[in-house]
Amino acid sequence: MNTIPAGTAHTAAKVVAGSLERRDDIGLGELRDHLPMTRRRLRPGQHLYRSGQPFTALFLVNVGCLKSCELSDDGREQVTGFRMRGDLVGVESIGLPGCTCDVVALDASEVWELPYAPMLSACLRVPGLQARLTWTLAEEIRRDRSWMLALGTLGAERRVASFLLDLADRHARLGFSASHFILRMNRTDIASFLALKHETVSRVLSRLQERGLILVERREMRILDAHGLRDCVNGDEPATMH
Amino acid sequence: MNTIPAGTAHTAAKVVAGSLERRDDIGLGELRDHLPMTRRRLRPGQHLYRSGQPFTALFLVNVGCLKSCELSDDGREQVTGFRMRGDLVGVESIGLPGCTCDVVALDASEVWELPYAPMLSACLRVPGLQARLTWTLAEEIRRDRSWMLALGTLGAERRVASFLLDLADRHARLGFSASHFILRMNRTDIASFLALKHETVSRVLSRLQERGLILVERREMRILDAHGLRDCVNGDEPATMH
DNA sequence: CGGCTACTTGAGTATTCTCAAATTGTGTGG
DNA sequence: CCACACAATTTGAGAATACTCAAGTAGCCG
Repeated sequence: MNTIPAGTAHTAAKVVAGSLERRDDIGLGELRDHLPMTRRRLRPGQHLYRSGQPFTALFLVNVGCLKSCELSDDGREQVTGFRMRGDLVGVESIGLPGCTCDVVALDASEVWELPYAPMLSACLRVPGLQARLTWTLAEEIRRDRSWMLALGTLGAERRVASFLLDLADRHARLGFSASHFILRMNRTDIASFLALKHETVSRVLSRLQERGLILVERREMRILDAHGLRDCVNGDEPATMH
Repeated sequence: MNTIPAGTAHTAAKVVAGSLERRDDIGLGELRDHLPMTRRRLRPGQHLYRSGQPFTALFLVNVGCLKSCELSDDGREQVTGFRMRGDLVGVESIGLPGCTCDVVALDASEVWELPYAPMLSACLRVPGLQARLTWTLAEEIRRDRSWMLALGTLGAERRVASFLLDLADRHARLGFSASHFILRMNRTDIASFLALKHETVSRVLSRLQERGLILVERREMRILDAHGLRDCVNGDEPATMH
């Protein structure tokens, strides 16, 4: 009944490998030949690491989906991103003794652990690796800045539309359908990421559905009119029917 | 009349140099010995670079204050940060052909231009430089994430209070007074950075002043009660007088 | 002294949040 | 397999917050 590719992602392996290696001399996936990499599996809800734990490694997501949550001393909490296959997790803790955020699996997931100290020295031996790591960090900064722009300039509806298009795009890059996928995160996580409340997210999704832009039922999402969603992000009024 | 250290920052040079070099084997300031560095001066309002210009170099701020602005294709604009002495500017464009944002001097400023290609190869020769660069990028990510947390979880008043404390802290690290300084940016820039409107920022500042937490007149800022501001950020109600 | 921009303040509006309730799906134990 | 508890989601109504529009003030520069 459910034709959506599940977490295993076997069919997408080639596409993903291509995108991982397209940029620069070496892909992070090739590190196997230069580093001791261990595989780690996570159940849904399980923490990859918690704030305060010693920082020793980066993680390359192979399968599944994880969220990273920023935490403040006074108990506030904010989802800062969702990580999928090909994403490097843990960069925010580089150079610190301990991790600065929580990372939690939303799905059955699998990551490769890349011990950081060996990785740094490998950068000196392996040509292109250093540039690749630096590029990945810069890319992370660009992603964060891009969301700061969205959160600072868009209202609730446009934020959600933007989020859906981003998800669709990332799914497409991984070789999955951009128009039909399963949301791995609940409404509260989406809301936190978008700096909204879960009720607002729910209402916006209902409204987008009423307009025929999407079809959503719980976690199952269909993008019916990506162009219309893009218009929505750009602030164009939906054409009035008559 | 004005006893605040101005842009020249001569008195703080030693302190700053210390903080620049404290972390890791080499400070970015020592790059002079390994790279062709050229100095560049900027007048207030002048662009260091614009979105779309070819990316060739990073910049180390020596004097003054700059803002970076993220831009979207449809004309939206968001200040993503303010950069002061010791900050590395341009990291968001690493690995791309062109710059992805605008950087504008708010003040008479001076930066050192670090050509990126020579810098990358210097990373292979100069021990510790690579780790230092990576650390700086990670620090940038942490700064962004920290603001994402603030913007996502705090109301207008607490955001502004948080912003003022951050400014005070950065001033202190540079050897300036944490309790008395000049805001280099106008209300609109502060508002954009905090995802608010300038009227809201203005109102909040007035309110904080009424409560005796700050004393503000245009760009001149005095922090009268840093502890009270901290309480404000943490959501504690101000003690009711009777 | 204009003319300008930056800033402040007020009043009414719009959006989002809060609180509450109803619904639905899920997993567990009987 | 069913009953139940529980978590996630949806929806409504009213409240709170921040925004928009507007007016007025104040410093700055030529």
